[in-house]
Amino acid sequence: MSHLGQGMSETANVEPIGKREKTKVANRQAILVAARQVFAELGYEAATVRDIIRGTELASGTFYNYFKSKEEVFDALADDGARRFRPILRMARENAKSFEDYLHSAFVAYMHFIVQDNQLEGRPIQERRPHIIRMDTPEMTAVYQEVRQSLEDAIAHGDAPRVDADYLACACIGIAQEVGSAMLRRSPPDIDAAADFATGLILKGLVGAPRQG
Amino acid sequence: MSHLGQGMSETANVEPIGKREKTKVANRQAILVAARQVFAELGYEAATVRDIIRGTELASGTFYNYFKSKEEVFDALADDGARRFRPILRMARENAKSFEDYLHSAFVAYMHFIVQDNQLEGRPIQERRPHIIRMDTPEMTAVYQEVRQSLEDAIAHGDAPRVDADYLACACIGIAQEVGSAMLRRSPPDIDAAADFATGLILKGLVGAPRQG
DNA sequence: TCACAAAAGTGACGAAACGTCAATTTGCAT
DNA sequence: ATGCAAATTGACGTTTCGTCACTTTTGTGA
Repeated sequence: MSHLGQGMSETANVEPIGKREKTKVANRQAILVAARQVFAELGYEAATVRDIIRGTELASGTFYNYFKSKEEVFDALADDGARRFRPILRMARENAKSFEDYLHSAFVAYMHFIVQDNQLEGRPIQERRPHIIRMDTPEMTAVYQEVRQSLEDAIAHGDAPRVDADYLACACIGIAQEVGSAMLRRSPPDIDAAADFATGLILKGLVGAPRQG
Repeated sequence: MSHLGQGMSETANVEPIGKREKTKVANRQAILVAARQVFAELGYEAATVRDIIRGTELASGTFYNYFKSKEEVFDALADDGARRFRPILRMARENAKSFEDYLHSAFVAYMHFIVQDNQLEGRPIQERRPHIIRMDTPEMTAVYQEVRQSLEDAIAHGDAPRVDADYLACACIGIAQEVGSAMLRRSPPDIDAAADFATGLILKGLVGAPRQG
């Protein structure tokens, strides 16, 4: 591998990645970006594969080299979201000083994440389609597993009572999603307030949730 | 109205409802039933309007007299579900002896409801599509309002601390949905265990949730 | 009872979107 | 440079869509 590119006259191949793969990821990304835009503008149902591909430099046939359908594109978008969120969640876990701290920072991280994610959409942020599609992509399952593992660890360490970790993980996720959505509907969204509420509710229930209606 | 049908030879028009309206609701219902079946068998994405109408005695054009698209059919299915659930929830509220009782019976009612609802689908219950689509139909919003109202009442009566009722309602709904889904994945689904978990979590947080991993 | 108007159903048709594929272009290695 | 494999392209046949002129059904009042 020491003589790579030695006889070439004008190739500037310093990177370990070939152009082949580079355009491949670029095209995939272009499709995902265009799709996010189109879904935001037309709504998922009304959007067509052609609408998406029109948002790129690619030809219609090329779409099918990357995705089977617009459904698969949507899944990929969600999956990417989860993939971006996972390391954030992991950091929250590793940096946490206590169980309460972990919970709170995880909720803050999630709330922060969805606020950012919803800001970058096309203009009509508020007139979002009423449909919220949630699904189980590999990365989303991984997020669930990570949450559950953290909770099981906390239980094992005696930081939390011996409750059903599966149900508890689901409850945390459900609270994050629903309270998160409610937070987004308010302006401005108060990340800390939402995270405080969720953390207090999990830790002490109604008694522990922040006051003020 | 005392001489209704007096001169007729073979009409048995005792009902106050005309045939017009009767076939109308029957057709609508037929479409919904067929749609539920088709969505379960093919998945929402793969299903076409023609697939749905093929499950009825109606012609393709007739579909559009009732719904604008398959999306609208899906919404109607969800809306009907919420409409069926609402009186159940109301009864839980009216019969409740205490706030704890209300919460618990509401969770039981929800868990019971989704177990029933998911039993009546076509054969492939387990191989359900990974997509779970949730949306805000009028009836669903009404359910949310009802939950929130109950919680606000409880707060006003001093049965619950003065927390953010909107967030609390969302949290309850999120927990119900996610823990409910997790319950459905288990066999057999234990309605009481799931409801106990949710109730305990809301009331006292982790401390109040039932033990046993 | 009958005729007639309004309402609902029907299915064929043009338009739109889909997914494929043979031809072409691009990237990589010899 | 040259050849091969991989990727792109867009035209094409297919499928689904949504409409609409026409038929059938229902309600009504003479």
